[in-house]
Amino acid sequence: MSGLSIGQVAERTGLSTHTLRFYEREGLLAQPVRRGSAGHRVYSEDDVDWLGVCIRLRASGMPLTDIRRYTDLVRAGQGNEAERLEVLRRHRERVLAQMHELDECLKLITHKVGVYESRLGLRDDVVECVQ
Amino acid sequence: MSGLSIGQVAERTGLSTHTLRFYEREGLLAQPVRRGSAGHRVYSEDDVDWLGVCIRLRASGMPLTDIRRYTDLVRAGQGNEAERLEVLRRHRERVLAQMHELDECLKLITHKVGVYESRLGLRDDVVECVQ
DNA sequence: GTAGATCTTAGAGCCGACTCTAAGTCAAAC
DNA sequence: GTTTGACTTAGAGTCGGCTCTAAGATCTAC
Repeated sequence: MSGLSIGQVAERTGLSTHTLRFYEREGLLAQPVRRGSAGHRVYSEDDVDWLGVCIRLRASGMPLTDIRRYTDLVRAGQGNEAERLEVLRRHRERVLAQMHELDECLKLITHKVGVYESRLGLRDDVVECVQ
Repeated sequence: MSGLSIGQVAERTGLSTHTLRFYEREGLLAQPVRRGSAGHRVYSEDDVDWLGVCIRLRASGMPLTDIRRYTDLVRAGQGNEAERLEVLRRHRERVLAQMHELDECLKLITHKVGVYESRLGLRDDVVECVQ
């Protein structure tokens, strides 16, 4: 129905128009974007939804090549569900590993924050720390 | 005591010797690395510990410039604890935001994994999904 | 009908973080 | 005493992911 211009989609997604065109060139869109009167891109709600998925995948560290691979599978249609599942599972593992790493980092930082708060008298308890 | 060669430190930290020299040039080391007989780097345990911190900070997405800034503060010695605290707190916020983002992503992926497992008959319950 | 905004393309440029190359030094092993 | 291999330097190259430029077409409002 609606039909959004690239500018509107940029607004909604937070991606720049440059990046939207770039993602399209990179084959990240599940369907080819419709074109309007003057060859201008006309995005559907589905396009925007799909971009939302891509943005989430990117934000969680999936490289563009992997997103393209997944997109290709989706575009190819039924019959490759096992492959899609494989891609998703692999990424889920990476995300979990990343979360674990972040958790470790958070511990370290929180410890150091505590140390400096103590040193600055922002805390009552005093902890010792190497650095 | 010990005194490790760049190769040994590479082995221990998982960083390449190239990267170790690069980090040093970038000012990421709290103390200047000692040099041995032929001008070869001789790392102390403290150096390796500090590198460990840098690696954690990098792994959690802190840019090298920020790590350098923090390192500069540490190297400058006492008196700038408030600034160090500020750097750490800011990074902690970023890490928390990142964890939240990863969590959202994980939900999405887990949902999709569930969908494909259903489609492939790896599950009993069937869920519907747009893509 | 013209000014200004928004779009089109192909392709160049940029940035962060490495990663590698080339040319050379040095110590230890054979 | 020469080969091997780990080291040294400065600086160039690579890669992913944008980000921007230039030149031009088109729509919208006045």
